[in-house]
Amino acid sequence: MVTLEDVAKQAGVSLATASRVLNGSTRQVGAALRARVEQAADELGYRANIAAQTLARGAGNVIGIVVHDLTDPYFAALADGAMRAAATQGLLVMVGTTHRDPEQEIAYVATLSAQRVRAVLLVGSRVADPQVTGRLRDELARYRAGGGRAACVGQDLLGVDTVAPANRAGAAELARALAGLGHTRFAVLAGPPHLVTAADRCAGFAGALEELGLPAPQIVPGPFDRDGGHEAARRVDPDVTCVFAVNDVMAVGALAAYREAGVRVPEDVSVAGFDDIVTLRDHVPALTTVRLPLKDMGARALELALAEDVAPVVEQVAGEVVLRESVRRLG
Amino acid sequence: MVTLEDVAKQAGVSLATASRVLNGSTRQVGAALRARVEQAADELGYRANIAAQTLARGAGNVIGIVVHDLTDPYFAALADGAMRAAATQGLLVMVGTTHRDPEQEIAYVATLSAQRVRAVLLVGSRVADPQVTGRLRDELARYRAGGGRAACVGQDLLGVDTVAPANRAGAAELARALAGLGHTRFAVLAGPPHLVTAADRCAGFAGALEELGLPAPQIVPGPFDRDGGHEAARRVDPDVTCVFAVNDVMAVGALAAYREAGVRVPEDVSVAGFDDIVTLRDHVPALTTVRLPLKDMGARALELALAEDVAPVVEQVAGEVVLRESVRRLG
DNA sequence: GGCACAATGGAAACCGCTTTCCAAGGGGGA
DNA sequence: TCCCCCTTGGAAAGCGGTTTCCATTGTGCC
Repeated sequence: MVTLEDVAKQAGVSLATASRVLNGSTRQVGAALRARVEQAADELGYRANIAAQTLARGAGNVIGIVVHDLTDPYFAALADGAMRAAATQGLLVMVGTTHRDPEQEIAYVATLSAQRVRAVLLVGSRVADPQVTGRLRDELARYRAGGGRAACVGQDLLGVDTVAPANRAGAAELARALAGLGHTRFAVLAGPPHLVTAADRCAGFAGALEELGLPAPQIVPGPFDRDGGHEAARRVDPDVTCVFAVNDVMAVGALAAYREAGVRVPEDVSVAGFDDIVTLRDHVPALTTVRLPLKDMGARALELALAEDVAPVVEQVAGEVVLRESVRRLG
Repeated sequence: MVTLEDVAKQAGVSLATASRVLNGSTRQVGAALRARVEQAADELGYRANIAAQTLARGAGNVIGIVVHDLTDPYFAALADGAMRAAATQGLLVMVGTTHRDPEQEIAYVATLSAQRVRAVLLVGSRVADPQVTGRLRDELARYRAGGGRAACVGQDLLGVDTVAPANRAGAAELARALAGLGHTRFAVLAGPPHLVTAADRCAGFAGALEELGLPAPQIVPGPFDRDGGHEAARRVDPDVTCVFAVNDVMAVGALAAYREAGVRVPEDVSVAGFDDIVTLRDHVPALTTVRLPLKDMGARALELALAEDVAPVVEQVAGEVVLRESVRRLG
């Protein structure tokens, strides 16, 4: 590959001058030389070696994003938001998918840290295991000690800037809205108990029901994805009139399960989700959910990560209950 | 950040030895020193600086993948397939989204090339503009001249390894299948005319109809995304009995448009798509489509890119027509 | 016991670029 | 006209690793 030295030689200038012309610098270079360098670079098809630049400058122009599952619209939206924000700053994005394995998440932080990325974004729920979280914290701390920046979308458990959706509050508000429709027998497709997001939403929902003096909902655990919702829906008690899936993809799975079983939604059972992923608009019946501004959250997380803050800032993001056809008024 | 030199000092060995212990080498290091180095690295929390490694080794462990839109399930599936394949090889992935701007695609190739990524994957349709394609080819050629590898999912227009879905053949077969159901008046939600994938599918479909002696379909151009399908569906002539959207997300948009307009699918109009994106299973009515093994294609493209081939290899991928409820037999 | 050779450790060159530090040239003010 | 300061170009020292090339030591064999 053609190097800066080749360009400098061809232009008959020093390495320093070539560097100043081509790769940005505070220093001025005379018009004549500048033109010669640019022409030489063009003729030779020079492309700066970013690895070398990164090494010399001590900081690169790439950021890392770690998500659980890129094919899940929730993560896709978050990642897209972050990537758009990154693009406006001239940053490249390295994406890692953990496929929901917390160990993978730690490994990615280590790898991204080794890459000396400018910032890493951890997108997605934490797990309840303090041991795992501890190791992740350690890895992050080491990375940040070396000047790295980090932010997280999810729970404020890592000691870094965090965009934290109000999972409990959102779920509670949803519960009140559904109860307001006359429902009393609920089930929660609760996801995995150790997933903090899932647990929070479940707890928020159940807590609100309790405050209203309603019976405790049936808790149906399962995976946090579409198939998890599909499968969990089939374990719901027959007397339940309203099912809350702790995220939209699970709710979509549940809708499918009901459709297959010939159970009508919302006539026979009401269904609600959480997140308001964009693809919901194409599902029938339209799904009641709690809207989260996913793209903005992703973008915001990147901003936070890049900002020069002293102490980690935690930003709460409220969810907004959106009632749609998948729930009906009872009685 | 702690450097290899710190580790070497702490362990009381040379830089060379430390490097050999920690970052892999053909050379053996005695057990005693090896242990000392490992302990030192562990105590200090050493993480190799990949930028430096990349520079010294002349090749990094990152691949680049450029997609049009990561929130589109089609690209998400392809990217996920490629990322899984990359992970098994210990490669990291840098993702760029062009948001369907061909210039962005060229820019990303330049940037990734500057990053000295091991390989770049261009995922998604080419555009018909020979000028743009030419510039992209140039950029790719330069990258490959420097030892970079490249592959493409889409049309074989770039002179690189290509995984090429059989768009024309798939669409043609779909047309025959639909005609076999008794339809004669077709419309094609054709996407943008300059998008080769869209144009090929459209041409394949229309060509098959012509061979069957059926009237030419109504061609309705528009954007290649869900909203494009939604909008295009409303411009379809009333006498059309069967609508082919050149990709699934457009078909999903069309289904939504019909639902909103009170047009029943398939009773009033049949609808078919292309790709068989995984999310289809949750739409009603279930969409007839042409199945493409998206994840495999992504993985395969990565393999091709990494393989040591002399001449670019082009691999055709056949599509399989999948008839589902969204189409009905006529008469 | 002596020698060739394999195994192992270290010094130093190098990867490609940035940036400090100098040197030299040029312009403006006194 | 002289001096000082501001510009501009270049030499060279890193950035943090890898790897070649030696030097040294230990081993097997005659």
